[in-house]
Amino acid sequence: MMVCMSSSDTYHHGDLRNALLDAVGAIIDEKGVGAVSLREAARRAGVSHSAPGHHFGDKLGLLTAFAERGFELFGSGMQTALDEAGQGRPGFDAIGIEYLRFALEHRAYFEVMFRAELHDSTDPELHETSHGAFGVLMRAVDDMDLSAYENPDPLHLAIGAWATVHGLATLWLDGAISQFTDEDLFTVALNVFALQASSEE
Amino acid sequence: MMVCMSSSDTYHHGDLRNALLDAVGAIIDEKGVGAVSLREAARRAGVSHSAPGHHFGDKLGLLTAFAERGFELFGSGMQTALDEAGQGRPGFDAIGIEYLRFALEHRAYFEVMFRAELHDSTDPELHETSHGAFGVLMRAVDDMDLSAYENPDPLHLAIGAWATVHGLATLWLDGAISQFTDEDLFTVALNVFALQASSEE
DNA sequence: CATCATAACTTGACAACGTCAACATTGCCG
DNA sequence: CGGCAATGTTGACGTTGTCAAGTTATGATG
Repeated sequence: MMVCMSSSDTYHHGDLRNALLDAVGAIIDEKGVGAVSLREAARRAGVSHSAPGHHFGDKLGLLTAFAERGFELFGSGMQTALDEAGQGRPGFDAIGIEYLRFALEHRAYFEVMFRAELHDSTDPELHETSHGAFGVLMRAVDDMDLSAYENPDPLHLAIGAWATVHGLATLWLDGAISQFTDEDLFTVALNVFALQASSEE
Repeated sequence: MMVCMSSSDTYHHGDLRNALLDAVGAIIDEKGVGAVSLREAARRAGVSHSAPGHHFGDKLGLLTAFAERGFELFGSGMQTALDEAGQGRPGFDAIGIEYLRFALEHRAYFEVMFRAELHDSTDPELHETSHGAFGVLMRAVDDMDLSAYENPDPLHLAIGAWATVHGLATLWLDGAISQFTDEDLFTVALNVFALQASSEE
């Protein structure tokens, strides 16, 4: 009855799932995560208002899929950074910088990935991808020589470093330290890392 | 015409503003920040559905007032912790612990205070109270002897420490490190602080 | 090639929400 | 005591998430 407005005039979209996830990213970039709605995503993908619900179950399902996509990009980016920098302190630093870089560059993913109420943390696929990304960090820490550290608990060291870059990223994204530039954030993070490792040398 | 259902059967509530802010806290504690609505707050305060809008302008105004209340509590708590611990490292550590304690104990305030889209950051009163809280941190750093630090920039040191505790708090609240106890968080934070200051002794 | 189950999508409906305009009540100040 | 500003209420409108029921395409099977 009604002519479909999208690029191809078929009843079936073809790749609606990805189109909707792209739409979510565009909405967040333009109007913030609060403006994400199933109906707006549907509008941008050129489908009816309840097509997204059919694909993802509900709003939380859509955002969960978006977060999962983000964790895949995040994990591979951190792995690449680690590979290029090598083991030890250089790899550790590179992961921290990559973490910040990802948060600043892919704000939309970052927010949905790390905000509890924006996704379903019990989703098994999300759990898998997020765990994989954290594994890169733990591997980098395990590859370090911790013998000279005062408290050489790898988990504690990893969490401490993670918290520092995560805190910098969220504080910046939430506007609390908006006077800082990207470079400032990198500098502060590397300073904290360097101080943490000062007993190493 | 209609009998008011609240404790006192007066048309005027008396202290509706505070009652609504209390309601917001209760809603967040029970069902999360996403469940906050002007109408639900009105229901809990026993007033009509649009009374909150009359007081606070709109939903953002209500949450902004809630955040402001949180920053007052936060600032006075940090000041008290600093006063009790004294100057130097003890005061610095005490502020970090107090920061974590506040986030864990007053989750509702913390979320609204530090999430950009949940309040109006241009609100002058909010700006004032939040700036006051940050001033406590800067005062604690200024009271320290930084001469032995490798990079004795007070602002960078303050932001680094702030980011660490803020990251720990948000990661924990968002469930990313839910296997940790409160004490674990304190330990990690103090470890990072101690390592940062290891060149001091 | 015909058929038909099923996946993919639409349509229509409902309750809840934020917001606004118009109205009602109260306390207070002259 | 009279009116006026503050404080709430009522009703309405458009938007949202979600569900049920209907419609169209796909692809496997015969």
